[in-house]
Amino acid sequence: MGHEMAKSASQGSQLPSSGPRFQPVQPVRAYQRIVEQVEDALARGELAPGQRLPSERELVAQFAVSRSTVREALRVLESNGVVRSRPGDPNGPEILPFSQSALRKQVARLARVDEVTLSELIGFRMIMDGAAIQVASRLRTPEELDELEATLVAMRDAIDVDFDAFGEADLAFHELIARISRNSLIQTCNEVVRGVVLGLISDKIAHAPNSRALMLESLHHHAEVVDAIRAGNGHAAARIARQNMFDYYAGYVPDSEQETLRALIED
Amino acid sequence: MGHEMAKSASQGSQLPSSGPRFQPVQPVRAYQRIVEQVEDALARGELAPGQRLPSERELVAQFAVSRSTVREALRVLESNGVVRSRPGDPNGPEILPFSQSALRKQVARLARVDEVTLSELIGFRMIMDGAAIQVASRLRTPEELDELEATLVAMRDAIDVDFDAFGEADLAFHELIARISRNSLIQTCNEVVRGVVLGLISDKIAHAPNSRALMLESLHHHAEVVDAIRAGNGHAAARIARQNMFDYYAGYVPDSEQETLRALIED
DNA sequence: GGATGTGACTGGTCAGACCAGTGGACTAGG
DNA sequence: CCTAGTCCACTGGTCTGACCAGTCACATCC
Repeated sequence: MGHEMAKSASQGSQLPSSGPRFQPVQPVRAYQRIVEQVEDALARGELAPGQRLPSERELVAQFAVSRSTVREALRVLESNGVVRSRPGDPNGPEILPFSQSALRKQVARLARVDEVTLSELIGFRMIMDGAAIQVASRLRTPEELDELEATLVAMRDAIDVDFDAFGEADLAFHELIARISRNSLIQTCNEVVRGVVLGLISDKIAHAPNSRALMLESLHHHAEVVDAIRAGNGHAAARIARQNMFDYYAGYVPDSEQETLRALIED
Repeated sequence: MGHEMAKSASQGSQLPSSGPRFQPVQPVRAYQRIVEQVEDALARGELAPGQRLPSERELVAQFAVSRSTVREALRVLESNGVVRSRPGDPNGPEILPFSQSALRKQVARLARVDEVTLSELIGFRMIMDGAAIQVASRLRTPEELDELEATLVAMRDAIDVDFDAFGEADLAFHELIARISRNSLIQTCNEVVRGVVLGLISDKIAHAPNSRALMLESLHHHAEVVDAIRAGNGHAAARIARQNMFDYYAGYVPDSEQETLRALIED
């Protein structure tokens, strides 16, 4: 049957011109079909986070394939953050809630293959965070302004603890900004890229010399950002945020690329 | 042994306060160790796209595990877009160049689980594309301005072909913008989100009624964007781009969320 | 030289086995 | 009656060995 189809196609009427565009046929592996079925069930809502998949041996029966095939499908689903299997668990593999860890893994891979340089990542954050702050400064409610003030206090307190604490407080600030901008994608994007950046420079950042001065400087900048947001001056707020990001990270990128980043600061 | 460790930990000196923070210990599967080794080799540059991995049976010998384990590792690498194996290929699995398909898959999953709504995706594109255009209007060279003009001509020509052609021309425009902004992450981000959005509304967009009018309107907006870029007015260019994006996609989001999007248009 | 056939080897799948570990049911003790 | 402990069916992780269809390099033949 397949032969006949191929023949009639290649001998068909108007292939040389612009006939129906054929897709390159690629073999579909059995384990892929299993992955599809599970993901489809998840998309249709028949499977929800927290629920369990049948055990591997049960899946073998349902899908009518061997255990190797079922396991390969489960490994793929597991690496995509869809399920998690634990040995001995009689309830079977667990459907996981979404986590951005898989997303972060992909972006980190992007950076590792040198498709994306550190300066591009930082430039992206400057643009991204600036845009988020600009939006946030228009959408923010008075209550959210209070929350922003609160995170400033938390940052000031964290300076006296250690660098990690300050980093967490800083993260909280940016998460709040992303939340105020009413777009969870911005938040996810920021967190993912931030995670990748920190992963890339974590070895150098550990023994930063004058870290306290850096933190104070950063705090000062953040306070200025909040002031500008309070005044409703989104442009100024975004500009200060970009400036801060530049000051904070520029030291980690090669001199030749610093100019490119500096160009992003101005409005 | 495990018991003794647990005991000495729970009876240890200053656990109740803030001792050394322990990580939850999780079993490391053999196939994971293989994935790690391959990815590390890739990160260190010992493995480059285009090169080949040894055959499965050879890997069995090198890693000293069974073929099932090797295959599970290969399936994970394959699903992450790192390698591709073809049956019968005597050269073994191929190391792939980076592709954003895996990234797109993750974002699509984000959208399918309703963690992210269509209006958030579109809002993200409005913010993202606006920011890219703003940056591009400052960094663009005269030659790149010419290229932009050329894409406008291509879009006009595509209108007379069909909707798909126009979509491709539009994509080329946005890719060019992202390239001019000197940040491949913006480009990747835009393409990924664009792909997900189109995937979500492809069923409805197929039979758009007055598609020609829509395309002409869109082309007009794009021309205005280029005009503003030529004049060096980044703000205006970004605003027009957001307006265009809104007009183009707003019809696909629920009325209740349209207002949120409309708020993003203004500067 | 170019078409042709052949065989070593590839990945895809299967069946069956063993092990260490989990957790629910079941039981003995209060 | 409820609790504490034991036990065992069953789980996932790994291994072995096998078969098949397909691919590609090489040798062969015209």
